[in-house]
Amino acid sequence: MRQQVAKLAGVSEATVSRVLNGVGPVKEETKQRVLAAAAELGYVPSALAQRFARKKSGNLGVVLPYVPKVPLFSTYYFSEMLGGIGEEAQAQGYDLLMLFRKPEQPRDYTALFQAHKVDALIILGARDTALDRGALEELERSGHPFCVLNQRYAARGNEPPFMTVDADHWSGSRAAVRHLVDIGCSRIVFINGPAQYSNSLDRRAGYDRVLAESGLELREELVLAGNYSRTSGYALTDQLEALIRAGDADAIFAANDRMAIGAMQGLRERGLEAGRDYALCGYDDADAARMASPQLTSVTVPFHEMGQIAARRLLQQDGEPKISAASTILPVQLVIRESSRSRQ
Amino acid sequence: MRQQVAKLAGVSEATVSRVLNGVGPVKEETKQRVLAAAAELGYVPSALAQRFARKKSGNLGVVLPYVPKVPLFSTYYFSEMLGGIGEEAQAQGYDLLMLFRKPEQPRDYTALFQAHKVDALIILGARDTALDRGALEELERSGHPFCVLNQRYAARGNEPPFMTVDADHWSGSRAAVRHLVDIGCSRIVFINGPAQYSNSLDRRAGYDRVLAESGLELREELVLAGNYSRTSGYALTDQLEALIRAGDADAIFAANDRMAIGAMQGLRERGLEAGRDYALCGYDDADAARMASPQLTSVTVPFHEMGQIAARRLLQQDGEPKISAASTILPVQLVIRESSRSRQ
DNA sequence: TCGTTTAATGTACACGCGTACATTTTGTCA
DNA sequence: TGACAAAATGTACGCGTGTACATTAAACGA
Repeated sequence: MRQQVAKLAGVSEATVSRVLNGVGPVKEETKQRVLAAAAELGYVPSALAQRFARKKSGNLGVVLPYVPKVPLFSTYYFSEMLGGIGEEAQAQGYDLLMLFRKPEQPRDYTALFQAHKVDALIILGARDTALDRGALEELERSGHPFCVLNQRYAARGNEPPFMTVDADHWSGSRAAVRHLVDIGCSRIVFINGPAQYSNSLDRRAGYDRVLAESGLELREELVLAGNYSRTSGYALTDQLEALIRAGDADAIFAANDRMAIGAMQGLRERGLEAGRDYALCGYDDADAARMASPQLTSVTVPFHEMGQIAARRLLQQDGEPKISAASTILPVQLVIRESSRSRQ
Repeated sequence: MRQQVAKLAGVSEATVSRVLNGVGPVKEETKQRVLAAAAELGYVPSALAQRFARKKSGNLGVVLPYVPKVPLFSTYYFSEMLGGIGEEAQAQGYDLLMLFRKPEQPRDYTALFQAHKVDALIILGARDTALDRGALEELERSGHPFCVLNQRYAARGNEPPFMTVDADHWSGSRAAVRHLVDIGCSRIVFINGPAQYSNSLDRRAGYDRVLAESGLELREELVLAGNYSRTSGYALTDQLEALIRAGDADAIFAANDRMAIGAMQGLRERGLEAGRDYALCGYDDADAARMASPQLTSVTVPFHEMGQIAARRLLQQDGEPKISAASTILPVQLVIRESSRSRQ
């Protein structure tokens, strides 16, 4: 096929290759002749052969947790991150390879590189478990480029152990809780997610900090555990109602919107309304926050940019050949809506 | 590398290949020796070279519409479909290649095949526009295997023009509207999405049909136009309120949950509550339906299975070598929740 | 004009696998 | 035991690029 193009253009196959890849000096006239010949014959180079010859897969792998039909995770922020990753990958000429990972069946990430299936890897939904951490450490040891998104791991010495892109959930959490304090709340329930996510720890730290700054007592019975699903928020209805009715709680800060909505629904069934009987703040600012009634005060996380930046750090080859493991932390922003109107 | 394995096992490279691919007759003892050697050396065949030699990319492409940061589409059903596709692809040993398509910048699908980037293609979010239809027709002409998901095109002669997997939205719509009639509603507003989606036409047809069956007059002023976004439902608040307050409407059937929720929010601001002042029914049964208050009556669509079946039809090579363009239509199911409680 | 640098193109081959075909070994039956 | 088929393995090559190196054409300075 390439041979035919070469013949039609009256050049060698090497020149065809040079023209199509824009490498090496080529006379303008020759270039045009080749391009015309390629167009006429409808020649499309085989990506298979190109990648084989270049020894590059041209793929950016994206690992995501996947439990069939059980959307434990908000599909919202995954698709936002994916969008950002995809945008950047496309800009850099890479294709996006999706790799679904079943929870307790850890993939051997290193093999993906050894098989040349991917040139770089972005890992979503990682947790701080022996399994996940072990897989990442092995990957780090192998020296292949990868980036963990929206999750951080304890530093090893001075530096974070892996390349990381995360958002500043500590500040986000502080802003949320401070806002609740500012509108006059002083007994703030915190519904957190599982501790395997650094997200959860960050939010907890922010919560603790604001309480301390505000001279409020940290009461462990106000810290409840969910798993980031709506139902896990809903399941806390009994406790929440009791706290509110007893005057032991006047606000709820949930670690994500889904749990906030679950709690809101449960309390509504008991006659307690967010924004009236208690203030409510979620986190993530998923589309669900705007779908709720009353609309949910929440914290906007730049998931799209996070994906973009992760992809950029992995793929850009100019200037920065060295892969730094340093972590990038993006700012978040509190968005105040009806669920936490002032109490005055 | 393979050479080293061969030497260590005391066989030729061809035998190594045979063992690893399970082809041809191989003595059990030899097989074990080769596997042991491969394991010892940590040999992982290069997928690049394999694919090149086999002239198969091993990729299943998934095209999805993408507008940066503007979730016009519900991310919900895309991720459901993706999950189904990914599950099946993995089972068949294929990788998933994501291909984002900007709205008015149509990709040349045929080139994906010519470049051997994908072995088959699943297309999500296609519309019945000259652009989309043209691209698909060209693809069909090229003879490459592809499947359109959740969208159908007018039949050409007797058969549908492309391989299609869709859900029975006509029946779903009928079930929804009939339910509204059954609970005593007779003036049912229908909020539909853009006509470029066969989804919209199907729902409209079902709506019309039930009205006719029930002896209800079809009034064009009760058929409103949205674009499947929450805000487009919200934007209809004025009209909806007027209709309801005038007694010209006692129920709303929205073509998806997002618009239903938008309308619900708008009407709530005017003091009208779903399930009390009017019955409301959405469509898709996205997680948003359960997040809404009151929870939304909706129609469950088996997005996961749709993706699975599309992938299966494209990838399975046993038995069925012929690619039939016939369309598969999956059943849907009405789910009754609080937003359409009986009016008696 | 000629020598010398530089631009432009051609030639030849490697990349790592799968596999058709040739060859050798094993097994079977008389 | 020998003839023959079947099983097991080895040899050789093609797949379609990219690119190092060799070669030729053009440009340039004296």
